[in-house]
Amino acid sequence: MEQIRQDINSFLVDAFNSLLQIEEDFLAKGPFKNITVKEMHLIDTVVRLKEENIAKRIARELNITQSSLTTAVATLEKKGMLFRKSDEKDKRVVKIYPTEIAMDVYNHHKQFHQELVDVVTHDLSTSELDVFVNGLNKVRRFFDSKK
Amino acid sequence: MEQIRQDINSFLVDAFNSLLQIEEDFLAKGPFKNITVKEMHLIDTVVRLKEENIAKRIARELNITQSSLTTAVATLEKKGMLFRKSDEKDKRVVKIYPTEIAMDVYNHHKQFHQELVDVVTHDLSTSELDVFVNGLNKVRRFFDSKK
DNA sequence: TACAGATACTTTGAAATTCAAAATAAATAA
DNA sequence: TTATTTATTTTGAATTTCAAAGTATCTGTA
Repeated sequence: MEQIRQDINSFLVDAFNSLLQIEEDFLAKGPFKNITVKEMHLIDTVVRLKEENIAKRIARELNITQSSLTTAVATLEKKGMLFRKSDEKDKRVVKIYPTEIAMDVYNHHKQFHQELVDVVTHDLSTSELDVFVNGLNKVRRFFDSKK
Repeated sequence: MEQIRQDINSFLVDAFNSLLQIEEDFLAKGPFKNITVKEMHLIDTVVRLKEENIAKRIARELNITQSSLTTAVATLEKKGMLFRKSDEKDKRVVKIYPTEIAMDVYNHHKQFHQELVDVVTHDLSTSELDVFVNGLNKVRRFFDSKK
């Protein structure tokens, strides 16, 4: 049992800590070199939120202030990855959209995650996967309860 | 199956992304408020490496340059958390040690991880835990293979 | 309708973090 | 002994982030 506890904890310490680094390397080796991991996560959030691509919502999602988001978006605007458009109904609101290039970047990044999911799902049986996902969801709920 | 893939991926996206934020909150609520998550991880690394607490080694472990480490250690030195001592045998080498206060901080942070491990281990059977840890180790090996 | 306050975002200025390159000091090899 | 390598620190610049102030727009209420 102690070994299992160790394994889980060291996963949380080591693997979590190195994920960002690995994503950075993946980006560095890929075709879109002028993008940092943080910028990648901004693009990812913009794409995933779809119709909810409102500045305030995105900032909350990324746990940064609105002013930080403004500068981050401005940087990606210069790189031709994002553009702004103020909402028709409420002109205070700014919506943020990905360009086609950003969608290419997004899809490339998605591959990384797909590959990762493949590794896990590949040689676990359906019932084993159930157990695994169940465990992950426990971790996630623990996180949510701490928020 | 698609739901399972989704669950695993969204765990990786959401939970991973929010871990740092949650640790930050945990620190903010705790008794050591003048410590950031990055500083916490530096202390954690110094403690865990024990006899290998050599500047160069620590920098590698944290994926930062030596010059960044120098400034980070200087900051925590001012806060009374770490101190340096040059190696007796090789005076170029700097070893980094935690103070007692740093050990208190370390143990407090450790609680967070223990709590997390408890949540997972609490209501899974031994065989279920085997499956879960097996899955985690697959993810970890995938990470290692990408390094 | 008017207008006070709330809301969404941007700008500004400052602090913190990080790194590459140069500098320092010590060890090792030739 | 001297050149080279190694470990760390210093310096200077770039980047990121934020709080506070500023701008524009909307909403509730008299």
